[in-house]
Amino acid sequence: MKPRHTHESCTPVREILARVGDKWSILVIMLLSERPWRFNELKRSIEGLSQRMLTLTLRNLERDGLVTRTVYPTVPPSVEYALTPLGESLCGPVGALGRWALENSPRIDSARHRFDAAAKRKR
Amino acid sequence: MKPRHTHESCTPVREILARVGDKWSILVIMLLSERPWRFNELKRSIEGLSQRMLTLTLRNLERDGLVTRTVYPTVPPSVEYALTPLGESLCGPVGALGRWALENSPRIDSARHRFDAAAKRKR
DNA sequence: CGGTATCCGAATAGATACTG
DNA sequence: CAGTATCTATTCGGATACCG
Repeated sequence: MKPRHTHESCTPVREILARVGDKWSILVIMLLSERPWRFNELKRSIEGLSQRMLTLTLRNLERDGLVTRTVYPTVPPSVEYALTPLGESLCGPVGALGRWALENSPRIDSARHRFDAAAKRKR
Repeated sequence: MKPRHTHESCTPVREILARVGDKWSILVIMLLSERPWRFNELKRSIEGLSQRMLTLTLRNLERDGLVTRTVYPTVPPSVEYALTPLGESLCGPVGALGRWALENSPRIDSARHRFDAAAKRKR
């Protein structure tokens, strides 16, 4: 069952990574992995995230079946977002990548500095 | 050592995911995980990838210390790209996410269809 | 062969104003 | 509170032309 890295098998992977790699999805998923959150609660917790982008991010996550949106018919209305089982199952692999990123971000940082310094010297 | 999902700890994760989640990086990394490749070899192997984008993708990967670029002073010149140890170590977590994506892409697909169908009914 | 430089249209994302 | 609608600034990506 050796998985060859064919072009085709990468397409869904790329789609997932594109979703999860966009500017805000991961942050939202990480927060939702703790407990359900309300809309403005998420907005307040993620600095720099505009209302528009939060809406779009949540819609996409909902569309992909990773997040549920529950409206409570209170006045004023409150809407709660939570991970689906599918969304929760994503936290494992994403967590692994996250740990890799945390562990290696110093290495990446210094690689960038070396690269930029070398590029500068060439000008 | 319980890792809290603070905002700050997510930033490097997001950067990695943004790099790896862009349109072509994963495809390039997957190919390079097999063996070193030359520039035009990569270009031919990835359908729809323009020369410009391949160059940019490779530069970014090189800058992050994930890929090496080796120029052989032949005529005509040949340039070989390969993964660094850091790049190879990324293949583990990315592979895990990839397997998740492959396993769950049917679920995501059907979630999308359900969502789109529901949205359509509302119009 | 393996790029760089430039132009231009398309897609994104932020700010702002308005609404049930 | 939780959005939608609209406008605009920026970014991104493809096409093309040129170079060592």
